[in-house]
Amino acid sequence: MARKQGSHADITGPKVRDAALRLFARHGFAAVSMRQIAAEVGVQAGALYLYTSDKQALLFELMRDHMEELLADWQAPDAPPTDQLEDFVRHHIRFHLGRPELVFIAYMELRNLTPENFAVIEGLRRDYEDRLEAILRAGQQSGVFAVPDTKLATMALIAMLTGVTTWYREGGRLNRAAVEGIYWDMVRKAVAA
Amino acid sequence: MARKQGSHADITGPKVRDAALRLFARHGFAAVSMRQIAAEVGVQAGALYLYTSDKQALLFELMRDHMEELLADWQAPDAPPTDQLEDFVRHHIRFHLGRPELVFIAYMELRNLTPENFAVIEGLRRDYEDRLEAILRAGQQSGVFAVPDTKLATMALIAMLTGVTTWYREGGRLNRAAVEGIYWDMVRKAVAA
DNA sequence: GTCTATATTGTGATAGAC
DNA sequence: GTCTATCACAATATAGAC
Repeated sequence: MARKQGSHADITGPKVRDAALRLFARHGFAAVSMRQIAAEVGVQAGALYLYTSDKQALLFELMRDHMEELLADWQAPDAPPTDQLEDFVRHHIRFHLGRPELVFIAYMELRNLTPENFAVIEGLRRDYEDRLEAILRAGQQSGVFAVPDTKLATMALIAMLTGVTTWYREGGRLNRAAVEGIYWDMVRKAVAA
Repeated sequence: MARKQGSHADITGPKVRDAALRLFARHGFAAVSMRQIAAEVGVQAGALYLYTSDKQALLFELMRDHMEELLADWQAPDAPPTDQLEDFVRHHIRFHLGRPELVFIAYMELRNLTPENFAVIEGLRRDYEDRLEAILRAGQQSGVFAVPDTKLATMALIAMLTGVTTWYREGGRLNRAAVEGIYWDMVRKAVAA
């Protein structure tokens, strides 16, 4: 099987992305070289530049696509605040447990973005936080939640929920559904009136 | 004032540590060069090796000292579980808000430790988690807490509390005492029976 | 589309003058 | 104790052959 000839743009492109994702998550953006990515894909370093303009674009596109998928994947249901919150919590855990490497990168590699790219990702993060805060504010106003500061509660809950990716292991003591349920139980009590 | 002569080991040593702390926190361990650290201190790159055996030791000692200080700085008071938990929560927030750069490094740079160094830090982290879990178990047994899974609750609470360093800014809308109080309120409710 | 080769710069670490 | 100079190598990115 020839490896030096023929067109593979539609195959190699995604493979470059995947290799970068895996390596960035494991060793960190700054610690990974283009040569390592190329070796993982099975091409020479120079060939990577057919699929990305540079290393920074590789990181940025990974993070941007991740955040856009997170935002596109969940819309607040037309329901009371408590039900909206449960839906948000369960979706957040499910989504994050499904792509631990992207979650890790999206949080750890913010400081390796150029200022312009950072501003874009920061905006997307803000959009996501605002959705949770809107739920908390609605519940606060209708009296089902007692949250002294909705912004602080938003940050606290997102940190708590996202942290699940740091310890959860597939095939461990608890399955995903059980984890979802336990987290929801803690969140529900924490914000309850 | 001569810069090339004289003994400054007791001054330059800590300055190297401080510069490494600041730069690692801002740009990440892998992205910082020994030359950058030397420039920040005001010496030549070669002179750094009088104060550290290598770059890895710089990172490891920063993290180890931080974790050991965290463990030395708090002992569970002889009190009911609810009071112990409040003491833990308030101390955790106070300690972490006091050294945001070390907290950041201790969490983000785990993967840049050699396997041997990683094992040491991981052990210290485990010791700290065990203290919180012991409180939750005691409260669970005496019936004042209702926690379906003490290990999961431990990880969830630590993630929530440590997350305070990602958004808290000195001189902002809330002062440290107010933040402590709000977090404690959420934790108290989240684990309450 | 991928290769080899290369330009240019930067890296961690060490040796030896002062 | 700090300097300058240097080693040996790795980095990103590009050019041009095939």
